[in-house]
Amino acid sequence: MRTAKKSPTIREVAEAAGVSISTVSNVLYGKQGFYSPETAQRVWAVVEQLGYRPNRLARSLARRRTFTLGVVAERHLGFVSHNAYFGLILDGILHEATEHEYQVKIVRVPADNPEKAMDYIVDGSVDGVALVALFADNPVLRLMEKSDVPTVVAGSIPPTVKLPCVDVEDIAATYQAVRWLIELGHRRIGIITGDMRQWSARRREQGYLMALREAGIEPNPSWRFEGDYRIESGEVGIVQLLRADPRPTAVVCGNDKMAIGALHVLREMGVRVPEDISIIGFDDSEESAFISPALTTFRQPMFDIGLKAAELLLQQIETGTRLQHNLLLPAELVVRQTVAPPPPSYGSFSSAPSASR
Amino acid sequence: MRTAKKSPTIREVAEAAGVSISTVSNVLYGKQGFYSPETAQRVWAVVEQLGYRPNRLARSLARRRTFTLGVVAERHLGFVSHNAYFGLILDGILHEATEHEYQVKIVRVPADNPEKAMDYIVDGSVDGVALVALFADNPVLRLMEKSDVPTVVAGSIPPTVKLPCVDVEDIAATYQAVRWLIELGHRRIGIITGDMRQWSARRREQGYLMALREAGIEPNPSWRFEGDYRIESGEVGIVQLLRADPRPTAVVCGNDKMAIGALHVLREMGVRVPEDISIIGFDDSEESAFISPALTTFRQPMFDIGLKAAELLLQQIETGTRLQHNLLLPAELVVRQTVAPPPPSYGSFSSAPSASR
DNA sequence: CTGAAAGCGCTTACAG
DNA sequence: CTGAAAGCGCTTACAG
Repeated sequence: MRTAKKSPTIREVAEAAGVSISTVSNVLYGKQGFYSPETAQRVWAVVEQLGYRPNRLARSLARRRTFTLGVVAERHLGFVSHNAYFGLILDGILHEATEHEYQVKIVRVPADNPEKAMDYIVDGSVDGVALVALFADNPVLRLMEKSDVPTVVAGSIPPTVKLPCVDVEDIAATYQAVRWLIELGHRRIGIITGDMRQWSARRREQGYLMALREAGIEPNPSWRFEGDYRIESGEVGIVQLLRADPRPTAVVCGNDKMAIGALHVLREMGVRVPEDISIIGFDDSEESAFISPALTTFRQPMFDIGLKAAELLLQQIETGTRLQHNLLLPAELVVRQTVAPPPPSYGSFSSAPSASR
Repeated sequence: MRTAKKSPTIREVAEAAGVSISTVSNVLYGKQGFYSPETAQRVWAVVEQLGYRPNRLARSLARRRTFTLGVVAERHLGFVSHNAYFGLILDGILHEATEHEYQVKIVRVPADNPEKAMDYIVDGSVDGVALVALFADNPVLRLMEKSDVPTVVAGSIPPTVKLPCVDVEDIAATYQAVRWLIELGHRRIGIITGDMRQWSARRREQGYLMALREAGIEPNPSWRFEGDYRIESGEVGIVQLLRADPRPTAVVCGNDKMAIGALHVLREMGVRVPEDISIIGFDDSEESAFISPALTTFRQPMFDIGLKAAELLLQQIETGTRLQHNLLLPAELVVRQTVAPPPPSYGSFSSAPSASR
């Protein structure tokens, strides 16, 4: 057994100060006009002397308010370290929460039992919940949609889920990227997509397709590889794309990891970047600046996403309303060394013959 | 006001099942022999039907046990993203905590008011606390030492603080690194230290000094630069070290960021690595593998540090005892491309003339 | 096997 | 301005 000397309760403070519990409570939280200056003086002195700190649990229980935010994430990911972005989102949330004197509790969703997560959310221990970077099909999304616990999503979300969300405008980003490539003269533009279970991967492809179609370029199935956001899938993906005939002169990657995998393979194979082929990543990860050639990519405002998500959540908690709008923050193109016009041999205006089918 | 339909209480479950509150509580937590099978059946059915979830606050208050761990970190750091390690430590803690059905609350310490952090720790809301990556002089260390809340430190700690801690064995690491350099023939070995407010920086220098002294090499003040763990200080540091005459043939850096800064400058100045000068980092950060030449560095078992720290903490909480031992986990040397024997011109056995003073 | 009662440490009308 | 009392939603001896 722990032999911790029990910390003093409000009751002991009241006794020592010779006042009632109610009065102690009142002076502690400064209800104006509920006590005389002398009483306040006395109470504070005792508080100081006893080192009294109110029990947060009791307080929360009585007030039905915890001033705690829940951050919910998939369990099977190394939550924070797996993806540099989680850390940034979390930091954004922490920042905003701390600013408003809220605390943050982390809840991990077991992959096999999403219901269980609810036991940690709908248990009175948080005033609201931020869902961060869940897969598009995570059941918790639906569960929270039905629940009456204030919720916000930081990151991608299926458009059918009616929950306020803060995300990066990635459709616009890849759209812009592809338009730029087209302006440079590229017509054969390939894509290595991310994990299609994540909505972000789908949307990035969507932007890519939009730009292509708008330019009257038919997407070629043999220039598309479905990756999973990991470095290996970038390696495998680029090998496959290079087998296409004709091969793409530029490839948009769903994230930096895959772009870096592609770059590795390209170097080994002696394909020059950007002279022979252009590569665009997505993330502006730390290493993207350090590899050579340095990767052209998109910087996502992840910290701000966390910040805004927390802001939206706090707003819902404090007004008691359910917000419905989605907030999209722009990604910023970081131009480095992996994009150039297509090699002359591929003549920029020859139409792209459809490969398979 | 939120119009949330109140979630059912244990009381409503009891009424609906036609039993007492005590009985509901007993079946919920499976006290053997405290209820008949039929009663249990009935209670569970009602629980299911009403979607009852026990209120965690009330439960914790009554049991004086929260099954929550506090993770305490400095506020002014971008806690998670500032340093890739925090994320890994946090993941380790999360993993172990989740494994034991504990939750994790994050508490940030305001730089200007460490006492305030205590309001979030000694408030009955956590069963124990993990202090992660605090500066060596952070007052919270002392406050927790005095408090009777179970505590563990993940990361460096001043030796005078009597708190169990889990850390990387960095003395041994830099000692080993320098011994290796000496074996390769280096005699002029410089150092760019980390932020000396962090104990890790001091210890890494300590290992460096040990190896030097053991080999009978007098450390040369002009081969030492006190950095702050940031990339810029690596840049400034290497410039200064190169001004020394004679200049070092190898430099040990307190972390990868500074090593990378040094590498940048070296490339600009046309000093070849490792032919002209050897560089060793510390961290095995993501980018260390991608820069060229790829950085030789140390991999730290940060995830395991978090894991072990949580383990130690849980152990203290559950046995009610205060542990006292320090756990040091080994760092692993990752040999890449930035270390080689010294350039021949510097003849490995000429004694190093002391520079200044 | 079951339930009434006290208690966890606070807050909040309400009466004075 | 102050305090007695009810209540927040649970757990835990204890008596039956």
